[in-house]
Amino acid sequence: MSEKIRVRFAPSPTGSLHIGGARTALFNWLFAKRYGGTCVLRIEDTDEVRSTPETVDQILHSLSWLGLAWDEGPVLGSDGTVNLAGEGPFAPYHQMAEERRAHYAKYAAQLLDGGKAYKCWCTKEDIEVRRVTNPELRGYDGRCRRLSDEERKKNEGRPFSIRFAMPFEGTTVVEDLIRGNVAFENNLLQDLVIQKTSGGPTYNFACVVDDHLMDITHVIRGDDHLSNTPSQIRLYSALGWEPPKFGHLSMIHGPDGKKLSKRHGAASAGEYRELGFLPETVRNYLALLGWSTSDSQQVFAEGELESKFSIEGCSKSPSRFDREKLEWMNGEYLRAKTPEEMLRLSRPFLDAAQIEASDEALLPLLAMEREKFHLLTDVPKRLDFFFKDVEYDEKSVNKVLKKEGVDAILEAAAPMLEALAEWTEAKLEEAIRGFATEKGWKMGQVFHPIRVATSGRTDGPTLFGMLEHLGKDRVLARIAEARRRFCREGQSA
RNA sequence: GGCGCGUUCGUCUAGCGGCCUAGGACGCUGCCCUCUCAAGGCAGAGAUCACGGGUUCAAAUCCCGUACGCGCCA
Repeated sequence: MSEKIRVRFAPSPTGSLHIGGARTALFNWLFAKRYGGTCVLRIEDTDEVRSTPETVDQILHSLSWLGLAWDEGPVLGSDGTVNLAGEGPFAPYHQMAEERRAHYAKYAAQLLDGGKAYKCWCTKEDIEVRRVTNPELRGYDGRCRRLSDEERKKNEGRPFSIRFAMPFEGTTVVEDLIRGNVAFENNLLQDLVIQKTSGGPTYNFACVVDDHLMDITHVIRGDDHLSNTPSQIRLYSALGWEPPKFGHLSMIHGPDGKKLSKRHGAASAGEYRELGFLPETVRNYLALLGWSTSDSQQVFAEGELESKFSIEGCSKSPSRFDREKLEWMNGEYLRAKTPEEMLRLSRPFLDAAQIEASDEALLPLLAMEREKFHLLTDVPKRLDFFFKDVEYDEKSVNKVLKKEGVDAILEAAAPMLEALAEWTEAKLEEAIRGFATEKGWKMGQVFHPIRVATSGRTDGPTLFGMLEHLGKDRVLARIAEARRRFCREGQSA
């Protein structure tokens, strides 16, 4: 195809970027990257949902966090302010803008003049009454389309909407890139309102006008729009325009198979950032929801999604959002990070957990625990006892410290540790193993109590490395504290 | 209600008429490694390919119908 590809992502500014919206944005972006096209971001605020700088700001931030850069559309200034109109040859990129509204009115008038649309004086109430009294009626009965000139004249001056006159015969075929040809009977298409009584355009009309004026070549969107597509195609044709190519993506559902919503936990892309997910994880995971390669590849290196994405790989059936797989994938990406990268990424989460620690202190710990993190929020969770007072986990204490004979082991271990001249991982291992052997205790009998006494938990880093980083003073103090608090038996008051 | 879309392990999916005794991934179970937790390795359970009819020498794959789910319009 010789024409330059232009795709768009057109969210409604109803708040933060929904997971489904993020997926649509991602697929458009991947499509553009794959074929060297241009990405346009357009805010769809026709339905009296005013876009505010705040809502656009949220959407822009989420897209930018996900690493999806748009070539044209509203932009976020370096000072944090939003330029709603946006940058690019077709600005402004939101429909409530005066310049855009003038276009919609112009083309609606053109259709009206050409006899392809007509004025409708029926009110919402009229239509509702007719619907209730005549249950056979499917939608609008088209009565204003059949009005005589005389009757029309009588109505002039009263508020009206403009309806598009759908053909009565034939079929309209949507040649969908993902679902193949889908045919719709024209006589079942409603005479849809293109201009409301208020003078503003309806969604379906504004969408068509904008996509045409912005030279959009491919419309990739959720399949909730598939049923609107034949009507849109009729509009293109009535305006004498070539419609873009369409591709309708299957929807994303929650774990229960119902539409994904707040009930299912985090529903907006931004929330995943706060939960400790990496943008590359969310991108990779979302890509796999509705798209796959023929070898079912799971994890993609940087740049690989862009080079492998294809519209043919898109699936027709809906998918469910699986948080467990998302977490696994995040672990995969986290494990691939260097300690330095981990440090930079986890800083905000350490700060939030009020853990103050120097880079020098953190780096070896991050290296030591590197393969254990699934979320960035796991970093403060796993490292807190290196920087704050130990919080003894009740289960761990009961299981290990309150066992008979443990106090004697800790009592004997303390002076042995105190006497250690060199406090290094290797020396600690040598000394503690030697100590256990000498006393006739099994390794685990000694290791576990020391672990729980010094970290407060049964799971943690490798014991000797942990002790080294904790330092002799803290290790001895914690052993003493643990004995005092949990090992009453065997104590001689 | 009308129209449209969809239906392969619990979940994401591969599959585009013979390579399928249906492959991979998450999760799950067991074993190995091992100072715990992970990670890793290995093994395993798990799908009568929604159901019923056709077409064909041969169907998860093509056609028709039914059911269920979802969407749009009302």
